[in-house]
Amino acid sequence: MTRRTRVRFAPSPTGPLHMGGVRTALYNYLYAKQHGGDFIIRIEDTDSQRFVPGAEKYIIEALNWCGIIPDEGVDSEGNVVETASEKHPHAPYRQSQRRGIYRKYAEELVEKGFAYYAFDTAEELGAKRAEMEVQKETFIYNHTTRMSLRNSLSMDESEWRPLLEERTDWTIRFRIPENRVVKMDDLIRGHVEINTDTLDDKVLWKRADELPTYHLANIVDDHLMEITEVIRGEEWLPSLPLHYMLYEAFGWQDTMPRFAHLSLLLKPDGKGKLSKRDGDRLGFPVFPLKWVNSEGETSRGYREDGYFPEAFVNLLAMLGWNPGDERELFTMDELIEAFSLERVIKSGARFNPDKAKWYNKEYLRTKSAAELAGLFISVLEEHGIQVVDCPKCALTAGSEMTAGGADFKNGIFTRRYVENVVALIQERASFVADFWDIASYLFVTPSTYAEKDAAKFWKEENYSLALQVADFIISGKGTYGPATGDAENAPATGSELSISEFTKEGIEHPVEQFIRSREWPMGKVMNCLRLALVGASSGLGIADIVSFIGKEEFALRIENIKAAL
RNA sequence: GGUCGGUUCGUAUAACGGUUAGUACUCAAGAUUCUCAAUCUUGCAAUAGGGGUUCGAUUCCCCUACCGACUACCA
Repeated sequence: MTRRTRVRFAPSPTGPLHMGGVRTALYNYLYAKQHGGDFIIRIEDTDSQRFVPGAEKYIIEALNWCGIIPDEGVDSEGNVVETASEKHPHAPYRQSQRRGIYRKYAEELVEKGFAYYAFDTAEELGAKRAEMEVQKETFIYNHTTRMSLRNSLSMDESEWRPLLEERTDWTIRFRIPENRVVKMDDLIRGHVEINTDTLDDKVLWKRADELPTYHLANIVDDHLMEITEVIRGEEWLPSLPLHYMLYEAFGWQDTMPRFAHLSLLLKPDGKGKLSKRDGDRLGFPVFPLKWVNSEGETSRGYREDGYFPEAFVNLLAMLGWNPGDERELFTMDELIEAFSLERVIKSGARFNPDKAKWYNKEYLRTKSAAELAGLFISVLEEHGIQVVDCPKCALTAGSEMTAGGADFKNGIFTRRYVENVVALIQERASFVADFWDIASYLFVTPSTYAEKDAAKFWKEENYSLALQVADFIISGKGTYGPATGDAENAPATGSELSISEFTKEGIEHPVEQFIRSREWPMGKVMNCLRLALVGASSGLGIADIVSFIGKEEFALRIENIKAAL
C-alpha cells in the first residue's frame, strides 16, 4: 500500500519564526511537492502559558513571503485552508481547537496499561528534583521512582479514583517500560538505538487545561492527519523512542510516519545555536520578517532588510543540504526537483552572513530595471526625491526637466530616469538600499566634498584643465590638441572635435580625445571633475554622470566646487 | 552528571576505500578602466588527536578531545 505523501510543519506560536524554523518548513515543503503530496501547517498551541498573540499570523505571513504555501492549514487571517477531498476532513489545524479529541486517546492508553494517572503536584516534583540535585543525582520519573510517587500505579484504585473528580491538577503519564532497547530509523541519521531506562514517564495530558502535551498531540494528530514523513528539528531526536512507543501502544505502527531529524543552525561565530541576540550583535536578521515584541523591542527581518524571498529561500536551502553537484542558484521549482533528504547534512550548519549577502546580489542582478526602480522609488522618497511617471506630470509641479527627465532644483525625476539609473548601477549593489549610496549624486547636487579626495585632486592646475574640458562638454565644440598619438590616422592639430550626441557614448570618446591630444594627465583631470560632480573621487564614469545630470547641472557643479573649496 | 547526535580550508560544502583533497563565500594580489565598483585571472587556506582493519582510510571500527541537542504538567 502506498500512501499519498503528507508532511506537516508544526510550529508553536510562542514568538516569531526564526530562520531555522523557516528552513524546516522549507524542507518539508520541498519534500511534499517533490513527491506530489500535501504540505500541512498545524499550529501546536497546547501551551497556554507561552502563547504569544500575533505569533501565528507572523508565522503564516513569513512562510507566505517565502512562497511556502500550505495545502492544508490556516491562512494569515486564521481561516482554514483545505484542499483535500471530503473523505479526509482534517480540520481544524490548531491543536487548541482540537482539545476534545485528545483525552480519549490518553485514557485509552491508561486502560491498556500503557499510561497512568499521576497526582503529584508541580511543587512536589520540583522539591523532589531539588532534593536529589543536592545529592548530585538526577530525578527521573520512571520505574525506579514511580512506586514511591502518588499515582494510579502506586495507590489503591479506591484511593485514586475519587481524586479524578476532586482534583483538577492531575496528569496522565506514559509508562516507560523497564530496560528495553528501542530501535529506530531516521532518514537522515540512519539507525539509532536507545535504552528505555534513560527515559522518563512523560506527561501526555494535563487535566488543568484539558490539553495534551506535545508528545500526545503530535502522535495523535500525525496519525489522524495521515502524515507519512515527519521532518523536524534535531531537538526532537531524544523523544523519538517515546514517539515510537506511543505508536506501538496505540497499535498504529503500520502507518507510523518515517522520521527525519534536521541539524540545527549555529551562530556565525563562537559556540551554540543561532539566537535572536546574534543578529543584533553581528548585524544580520535571524527572522524572516520584522518582529516587534510586547516590550516594544524590534527584531529585524530579511524582508525589511531588503532580501528577496527567492534569495532567502535559496540560501536557507543550501544551509545543510547540497544537490551533489556544484550548482548554488536555485529557484523554488528547481529546489523541488533537486531536493533529497539523503543529501541533508548531519552536522549543524553555521550561518554565514557574507554568503547571504552574496545570494541577494546574485538575485538582484537578475531583476528588471523596472521592478527594481519600483522598489528604489520608496528609498528615494525617504530622501525627499519626488518621482513622477512622465515629464508632463512634472510640469504641473512647476518643474522644468532635462531631456533625460531630471530636475535637480525641485528634486523631481521621471520614472524613466530612475530606471536608467538602476540599469546602470544594479550590478554594483547587493541590496536596493545600496542604490542610494552608490548614486545619490544622480539625484541631489553634492554639497560636501570628501576631505581626503579633495586634498588629492583639488589642485589649481587640475581645475583649470578641468574647466577647459567642461567648456568643451557644454559647448560640444573643441579642437584637437598638438599630441596626435598614433600618427597614421590622427587628425591635424586644431581640427574640429565635437560632441554630437549628449549620451555616455557620445561624450566619452570625444572627451578622451580632447584630453589625450593635449597630453593632459587623464586621471587627474577626470578625478578633479569627478570630485566636482560626485563630491568624492570614486563613482561612475564621468561620461555616465554628465549624460544623466545634463549640461545645466553639470555647469552648476563645476561652479559650486570652486566656492566650496 | 546522564543519554543521544555530530566533527573536511575562517564559513558552507564535494570526494563507489585509490584525486595534486574539488567548488562557492570571505580575504589578498594582478589584469582592466578616468576613480570606485563590477568583471576576469591567480593565490592563501582543511580531513580534530591517537590507535586499529586494509596493499591502500577523509571514507570502516575503537578510544580521547571538542561541539551540539535533550534531560519540564515547553514545544
